[in-house]
Amino acid sequence: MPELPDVENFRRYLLSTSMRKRIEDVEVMDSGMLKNVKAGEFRDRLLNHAFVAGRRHGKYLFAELDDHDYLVMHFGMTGFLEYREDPGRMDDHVRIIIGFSNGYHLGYNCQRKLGMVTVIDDIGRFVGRAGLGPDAMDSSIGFDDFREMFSSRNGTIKSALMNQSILSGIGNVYSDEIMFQAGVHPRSSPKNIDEKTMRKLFNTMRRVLRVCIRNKADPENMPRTYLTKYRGEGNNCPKCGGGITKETVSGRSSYFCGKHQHRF
DNA sequence: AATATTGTTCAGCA
DNA sequence: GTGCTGAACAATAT
Repeated sequence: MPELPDVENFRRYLLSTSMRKRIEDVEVMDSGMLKNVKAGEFRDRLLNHAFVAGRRHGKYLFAELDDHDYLVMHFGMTGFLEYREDPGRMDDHVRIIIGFSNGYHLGYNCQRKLGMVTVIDDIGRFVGRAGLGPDAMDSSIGFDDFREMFSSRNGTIKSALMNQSILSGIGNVYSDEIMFQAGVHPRSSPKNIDEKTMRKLFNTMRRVLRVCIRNKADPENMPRTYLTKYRGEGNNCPKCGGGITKETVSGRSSYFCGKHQHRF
């Protein structure tokens, strides 16, 4: 479930492990993970270069190379990064291994193969072509922008929050957490949510993402009052003691508290 | 053995 | 074209 907070932690992991080391080997075990680039070209554009920075937009991670190309990674539902000395000890589902001059290796792991990897030379153009809205943590997005983006939407507030072309980075798990903390029912219609509640939703979105990044996006480390710890039917709401309900909302299983999450 | 899971893409529809 | 819904995709656990 790598969403914004998870990918932000991958970015920090990348920065703390893989900067400024010459890439001397690129092994693509599954070329099906590559999008819009053949394995040969992919290798050529990485070999003998080094990563110099890491950026993120929504759920996409960009590892900047010293010639200003970018390695792009999306993690699907089950992807993660792994930095090890011995590539033979990588997880079973490692799909691409990048070997550095210090003898260490960075593995792109993707069990269910729903992620993708490519190389680009312009992040803005990539984001535009992918149809992504601004990053959900973009500090230049204020409440007025948020209200404008959301309040005229049809469908449910949950599907709007998960819509990457409006704001990018929020998926199933964190949309549930944001609505849980803001006291908004996932089936609420954005058009019916009053100004005060929209403001609460906006502030809560920022706070939840920030807190989850700080807690390494690990459910075990989340605060006591976070839903993420109690995703499961029949559990009690850590805020009000109500029952946690599971329903399919906009095609995803959604967990929420029917007692304190108001339906607008 | 059938079902649920997760994010993105794409077909279909208004 | 726009906005939305829901199926499909891969691989696994239950």
